[in-house]
Amino acid sequence: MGVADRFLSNATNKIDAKGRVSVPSVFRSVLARNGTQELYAYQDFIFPAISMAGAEILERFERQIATLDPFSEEANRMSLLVHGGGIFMKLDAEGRLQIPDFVRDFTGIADRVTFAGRGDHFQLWEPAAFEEMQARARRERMRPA
Amino acid sequence: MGVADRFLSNATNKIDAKGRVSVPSVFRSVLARNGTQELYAYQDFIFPAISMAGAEILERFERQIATLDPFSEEANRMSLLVHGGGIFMKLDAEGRLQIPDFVRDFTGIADRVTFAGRGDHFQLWEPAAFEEMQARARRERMRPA
DNA sequence: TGGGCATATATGGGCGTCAATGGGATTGCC
DNA sequence: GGCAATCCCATTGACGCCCATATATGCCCA
Repeated sequence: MGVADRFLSNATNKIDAKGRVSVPSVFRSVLARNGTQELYAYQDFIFPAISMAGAEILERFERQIATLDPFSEEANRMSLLVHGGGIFMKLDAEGRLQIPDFVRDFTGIADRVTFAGRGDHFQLWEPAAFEEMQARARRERMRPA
Repeated sequence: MGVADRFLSNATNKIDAKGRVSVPSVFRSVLARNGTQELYAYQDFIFPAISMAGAEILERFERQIATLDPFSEEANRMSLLVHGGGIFMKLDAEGRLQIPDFVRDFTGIADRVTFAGRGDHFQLWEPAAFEEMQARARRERMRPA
């Protein structure tokens, strides 16, 4: 993976009257370079954010689930999140995406979206929540484990 | 690493009307010698300064993250800082870089930037903050821990 | 050693291109 | 038929790319 092939930095864009937001062009470039057509979106396991990536990440999750006892609670929980909580999305010709209600509900996003790079994927945050979480991460970073 | 291959000394340059600053040529020489094309910038973990270096440092961070459980809070916090809070920047033909808003917010930089060498990387400071921090470092240098 | 010239550095600004956004028109679906 | 999603086009502001200029720096030679 080249250096420019990861999702890096963050940017905040406006949701228009029709419920669309532009995905930052830096991120769109990465998607194009990876040949990603369809985006898989799911509720993040840790943060109040929506994570997005190409479909390969879904396959990764499925492999992980496959390593578990299929009748275990763990496997069921995981599948519920990954399959039940995930959705495919695609960009329009201008590189925008529609923000569905479940995204607003889960993240608190209202009229602006912060796109945050996470290396192999990126996330959609409510701007203030992102700020706050980042500040907290900085504070807690060096705590003893 | 030869002696001339590290970032040494400091210099203060002006931000122009378009929000650009020249990177001191001593630093640009080091970058050229190391073959660094793309710069990775992140909010320093200790000081109110932006640290910049080649992409190796990002890879170092990522290796560190990779040692953690990918679903742990620790790993996610770290990635939020390293990926979400970092950015690739590149110099224009004249060796200048654009100062984005997050740099101003984090450092207090307004119209002038102090570039401070730190050996394997360099930093962007608000001039007065740098002075003060350096004075303090000098005072406290030999204090018992 | 000092003056003067050559060059590089820091800075300023024009201009074209692209990204982000807004909005009309058309299509598909309930 | 009405609502919403999609397609298409327009606008504006930011950014990248280019060239210009002044000042500082080093260099050469007397």
